[in-house]
Amino acid sequence: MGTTQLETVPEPKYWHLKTVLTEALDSEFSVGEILPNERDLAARFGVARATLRQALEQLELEGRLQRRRGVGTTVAPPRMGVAVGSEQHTWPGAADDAWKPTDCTLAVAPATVADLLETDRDENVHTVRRSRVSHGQPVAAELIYIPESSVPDLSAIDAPSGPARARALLRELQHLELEGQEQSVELGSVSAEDARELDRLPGAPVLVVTTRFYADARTAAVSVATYRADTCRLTFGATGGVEIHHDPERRAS
Amino acid sequence: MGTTQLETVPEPKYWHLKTVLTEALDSEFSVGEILPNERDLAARFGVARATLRQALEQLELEGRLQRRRGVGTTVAPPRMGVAVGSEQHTWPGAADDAWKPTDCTLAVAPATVADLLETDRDENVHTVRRSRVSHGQPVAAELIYIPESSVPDLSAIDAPSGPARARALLRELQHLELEGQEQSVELGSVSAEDARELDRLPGAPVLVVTTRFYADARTAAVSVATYRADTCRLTFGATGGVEIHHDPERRAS
DNA sequence: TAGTGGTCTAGACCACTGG
DNA sequence: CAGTGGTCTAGACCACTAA
Repeated sequence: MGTTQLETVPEPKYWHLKTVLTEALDSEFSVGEILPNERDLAARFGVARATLRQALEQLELEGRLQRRRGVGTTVAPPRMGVAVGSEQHTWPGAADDAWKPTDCTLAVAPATVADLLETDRDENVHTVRRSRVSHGQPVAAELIYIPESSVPDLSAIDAPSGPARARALLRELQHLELEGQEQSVELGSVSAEDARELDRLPGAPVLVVTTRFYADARTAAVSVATYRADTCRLTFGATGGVEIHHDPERRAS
Repeated sequence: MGTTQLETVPEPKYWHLKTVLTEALDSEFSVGEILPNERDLAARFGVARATLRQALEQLELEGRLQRRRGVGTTVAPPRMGVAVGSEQHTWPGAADDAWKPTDCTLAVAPATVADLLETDRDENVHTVRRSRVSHGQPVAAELIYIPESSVPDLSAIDAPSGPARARALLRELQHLELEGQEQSVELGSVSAEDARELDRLPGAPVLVVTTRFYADARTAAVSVATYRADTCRLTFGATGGVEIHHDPERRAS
């Protein structure tokens, strides 16, 4: 009757808010700029703070915003491209400065990893912990699981743990001939443990990259790497070649 | 004084809830089973519904739960592995039954895509729309952008749009020699348009796979594929070989 | 200490699904 | 139609950061 608008589906407020904010970010804000605080923003748009937050959460998920408790909300830079797969497959730790081994232990792996390794679920495996920094920011935390059978010559190493032993373990891996690797990417949320290392709160979204390394006609190692989903764009293939460089939106005053 | 617990960091309720629910899912529920509704669950745990929902949201993000409005919350099956990159790079549409072309148009591409294609931002490009189904479920929606210069021999095709023309366009692509491709994966939220196709509400998390196809020493096409993050695990490399098959948790009564 | 984002509550109403 | 999840409100308090 009186309605000229069909409005088949009334758009949720937070969704409309997100659209408005996205346009504002593209046109009126530049990278690093701080937004008004949530209470002010909510008042300005005439919504409850929780509703405003729902919009901000989505924008953070999309890598447009960065929020830090006690500080504020800032406009995020475009996601950085991070190479995780290359044409010429290599073992972790091979002349690869992006990663820094931090520690290693000998313990039972999670059941899912044990299945990939085709080892018994209660069998001890070496676990190397590494972290990756890019552009001065921590971007990933990784655990590499290596069955004892993959590195038989470990007698010369004394230290039971620590970065030195971690490096030695990875060095041992290089002796095996890598026959292939297989990777998968899925969405996850960061564990309390990795959260500190990635400088995020527990539960933040991450991209989990699982890599299976083949050598000697079996699975010689498995790596589970956890990348910050807000700041990273994982790149595969054609490393060294031309880089995909996104430019999410060119306008910026 | 009276406190024996140090409790350096009081764990948020929703985080603890998530842990409890995860354990319950592993031990007391089987795939497909429906959970009690949110109001009952919240009451049972003595928290507000919003808090309970925060935990459920995370579990859905991790692919453990599936929620449908008007129906209920069910235990999700393990994520399915979906191949998105292969050793032998091929053009889209090559003897590849996983995708179904649905439509195509000739229009200007988004600025970010135009940059990848190295075309002018106001230049018209062919846009082919495809959707991918796996195990009876829609898993991805894709847009393939093809500059007119990549498919010069399109005179024989009559239809200005529709699946037939889409297939013809992809067929034309096969004539070019593919020199390489480059992919990236990042987190996004599903557009209102793709949401219908993927059977999710707008804003649901998705994995966005951007592929750049090289031929003739330039970028001959760009594809932007949107995969459901809740149900998919993207696999790269070694297709046809042994499959990584996750088994998130073996126990199930 | 003042100000920020993060958590939490106890309601309310809406949109959708199925019988 | 009853029951489900999705949206929204108007508060409150907490944890953290920086001045």
